Amino acid sequence: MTISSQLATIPLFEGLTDSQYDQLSKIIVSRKYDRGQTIFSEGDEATGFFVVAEGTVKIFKLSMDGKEQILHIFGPGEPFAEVAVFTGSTFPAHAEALKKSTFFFVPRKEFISLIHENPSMAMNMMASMSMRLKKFAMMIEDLSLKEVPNRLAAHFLYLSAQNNDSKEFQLNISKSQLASLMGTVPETLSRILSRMSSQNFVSIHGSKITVHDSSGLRALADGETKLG
Amino acid sequence: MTISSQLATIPLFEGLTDSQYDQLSKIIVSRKYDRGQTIFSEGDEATGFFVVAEGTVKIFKLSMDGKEQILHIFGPGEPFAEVAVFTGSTFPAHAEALKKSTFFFVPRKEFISLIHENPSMAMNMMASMSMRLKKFAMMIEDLSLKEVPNRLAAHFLYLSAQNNDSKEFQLNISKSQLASLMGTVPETLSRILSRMSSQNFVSIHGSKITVHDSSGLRALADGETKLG
DNA sequence: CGCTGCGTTGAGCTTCTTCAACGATCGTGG
DNA sequence: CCACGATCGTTGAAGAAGCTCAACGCAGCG
Repeated sequence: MTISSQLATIPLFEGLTDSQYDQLSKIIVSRKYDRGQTIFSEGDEATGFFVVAEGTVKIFKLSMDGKEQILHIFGPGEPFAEVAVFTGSTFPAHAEALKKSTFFFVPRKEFISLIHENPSMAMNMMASMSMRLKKFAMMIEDLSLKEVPNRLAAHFLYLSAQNNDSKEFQLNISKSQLASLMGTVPETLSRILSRMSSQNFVSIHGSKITVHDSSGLRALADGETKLG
Repeated sequence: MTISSQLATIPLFEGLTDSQYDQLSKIIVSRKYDRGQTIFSEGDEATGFFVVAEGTVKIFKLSMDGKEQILHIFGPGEPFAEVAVFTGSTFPAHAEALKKSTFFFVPRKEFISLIHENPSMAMNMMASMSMRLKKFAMMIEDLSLKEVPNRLAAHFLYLSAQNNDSKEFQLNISKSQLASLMGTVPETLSRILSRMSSQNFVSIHGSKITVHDSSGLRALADGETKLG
């Protein structure tokens, strides 16, 4: 598969002309990373942004004493670190490959001039940023106003929705990573999972989650009930 | 002062031609609100976004049992609820005037066509959204990885920087509102303020804050120390 | 086979919230 | 201009939620 044909499947680049795809494929660099490899660290000089071609990446913050808070986990087709294109010149968080992955690197300057020539790409970009703002607002709301079990319930419903509303799905990340995504530590997550399964909301076998009481989860997620 | 001349002072609208200002001033509606008045609620139909002309607005989320988390406080020149222009059609949070205020309402459709004709406005918009993404990322980091005293220290340093690095400044919001902005409750904030002042980091007289030990605050904000 | 990373469990502790009471302050209408 | 009520802010005591530390089982992999 050529780079140019892969680009067409990326929402951010929808609506470009063929010649623009060619142009884009000339300025884009493809980079490969192994599982666990750092893509960039907070504060690093940023000369452009990335798009996931294959694999997954986690974007995260670190506290002084090493605890991490995951901000995003991105998969194929999703751009990351675009913020660095528009504000300042350093990356605002850390990025690490969660598995063997390939990312496209898009240099800042070239991208900006492309935007100027193509309003629909600007619109795509703004739509993508808006969705992230919304997601962040939700995370802030959750962290501040909800407790861990409620956040976890919401996350399970989200994952279920991602999987065609299936009652059964796999966690695509380790439980430690899930803990970090929920803004807590592995021990707390483990205890909550066992409470959830002993109360028959879900059952857990390794990384396979089976939802038994989705309306119960919904009530939890909305903060209407508490996990006893 | 005409609307058109006010528009020129708004960063989002920088770089427009005179005729575009005229055009903009024709589609914009000016609205007045009293202190405490609701501008919109989460879930309301959104047909456009706002820019603060005068006064201040708080954007916030509410939990089931009524606790609020403030996401932003915006003053003159700052746009809000632009997210609604690009995703979905409902407001993702609540907005309320903190004092007697005037806001410009910009209808969605007209604004979008203006963007298409003017790439520099798209760039302005993306710059503004990027800054907010960065701010949100910081809030998430703080909520998840830092304790309230550390967040408060960071906020004081931020306010001090806003005031030409003056050691003395006024809180522009009530302490209850500050508590909500810090993701806590008034009681906790009050206790922390008294600890901070008894340890001579700052002194507090009403809403006037005086910083005595800015390097101490810095260490707190960066999570290097704890408030005893 | 042992090592290393992940997950689980227990115990104790810190931080923050909740509930309740009270004092201060502000704005407003009389 | 004062008095009143309402909101805001402070303080105390008790309790909940989540974190830390430590130990241990288990799996995968060299």
